[in-house]
Amino acid sequence: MTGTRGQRQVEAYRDDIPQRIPVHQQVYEDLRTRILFGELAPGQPVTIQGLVETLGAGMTPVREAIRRLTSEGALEFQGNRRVSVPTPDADCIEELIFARQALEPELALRATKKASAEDIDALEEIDTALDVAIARGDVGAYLHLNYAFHSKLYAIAEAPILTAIVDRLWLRFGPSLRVVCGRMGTQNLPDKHKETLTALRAKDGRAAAIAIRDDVVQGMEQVREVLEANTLSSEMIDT
Amino acid sequence: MTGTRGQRQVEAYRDDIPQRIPVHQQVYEDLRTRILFGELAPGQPVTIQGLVETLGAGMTPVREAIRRLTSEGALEFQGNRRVSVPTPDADCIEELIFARQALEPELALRATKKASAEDIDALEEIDTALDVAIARGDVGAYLHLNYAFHSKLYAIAEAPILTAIVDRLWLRFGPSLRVVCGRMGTQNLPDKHKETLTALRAKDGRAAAIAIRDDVVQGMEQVREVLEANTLSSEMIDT
DNA sequence: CGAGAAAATTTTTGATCAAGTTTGGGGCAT
DNA sequence: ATGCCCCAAACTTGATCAAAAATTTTCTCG
Repeated sequence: MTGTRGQRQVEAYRDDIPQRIPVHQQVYEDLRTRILFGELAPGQPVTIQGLVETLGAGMTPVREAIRRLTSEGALEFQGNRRVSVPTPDADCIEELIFARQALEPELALRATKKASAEDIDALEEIDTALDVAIARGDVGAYLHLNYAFHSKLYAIAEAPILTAIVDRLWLRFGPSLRVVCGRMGTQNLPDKHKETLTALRAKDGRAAAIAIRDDVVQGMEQVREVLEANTLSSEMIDT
Repeated sequence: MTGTRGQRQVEAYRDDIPQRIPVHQQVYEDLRTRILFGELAPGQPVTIQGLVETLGAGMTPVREAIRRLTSEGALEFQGNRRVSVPTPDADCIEELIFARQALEPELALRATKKASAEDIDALEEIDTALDVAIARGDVGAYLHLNYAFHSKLYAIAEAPILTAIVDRLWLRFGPSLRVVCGRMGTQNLPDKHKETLTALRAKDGRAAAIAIRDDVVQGMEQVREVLEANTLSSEMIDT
């Protein structure tokens, strides 16, 4: 048996063999990150050839990345063969709030059961950096660290299917978060991360679930408000 | 026009313009259907070149379809660049039960608010055909009609994001449903469709939500049982 | 001399690219 | 404003390269 799932037997040289990440994977991750953190604004069109030129990649890998992201709701078909970053409406936000509220407390609950002391330390470190970013008004850092906090919590919970679902939800409201910060700044952003950490240390799953639910609901309500203000103003422009 | 949904202004000729479905979309739908209804057994490997030969399609469209389905959990990476139909374990079933229980009652609730009399008639028609399939022991028809019933309910609810999530969950346990029927036949399959229809007609959202939750939980518990029996027997073989 | 394992070869499959084909949309003329 | 035409972009295919699995060969040891 030549080692069914085994790791190659040659590698004697170094261990810095970069694991050969496929181009389509790189393109996917690059695009995903840009969408998640609002570098591509809602409504912005995304063309295959544009990415081929921008990224210097071939057409097939770009195509695969776009299909994947479309399937995840990060991009959407715009009628005939065009794709763009979607602009969520009020109904979408409604669904997102419900789904996050239904699933993320469970992830917090599971994380409470599995979290090691190191895990919680890592979370606290992220949250500390997050406070610094808020104080400095660094929107980019805030968005990255806020996602990092929740993402780490999902990882601790060890629930791959639920995590996959929730991760895809982030792709849908992520672009709007930057818009929210553009309107409201980083000062008045409420979060329940401190409460979450306290609950995790106390191994109080119920409290962690409630803290995360509050965090989610508060954040999404802000998205809803800003989105309503935006549609209102664009309606006034349209007419 | 062909009545699809598009309303182009030219159409003078006939209505047999087949709407020009791209190959990658056809391959995706074909593969998706096969996985959903267990025509591809769990654990079965799926190769790009195999599909290229089988379906007579080019390489790029097949690739895109596989990426999409992998992203949706219908296929999974098997270590080194290979993909196969995943075999869910007990933890997966646990997550699936939770997610369905958390989301599908809400869809039933929303469907109750929006369902027209025609919608409910369509559901009843599906359920009647479903009873016939069960009586005849027609596993294939049962699987298709059972999915059709739930899928129609999702469509009535008009919640695209929640529907997309739940639809992806079906892709994860769909292959196992055929295994369940293979073990238990179609006779002892409990469902709460009659209760759901009654609640819909009475516009009792709460009752509809409960009926669907019971339906989901009962179905998933059977999957869990059969899966446990399977892993047990395969363990005995392995040793 | 045979059996088993390691190495080398062959073959199958995945990844990427470049070129050809088709289609939708914008611009221009009426 | 309407209709036609051209172009840009999407779709599709086939070829090419690289990597992994399968097979065969060979070597060593009992």
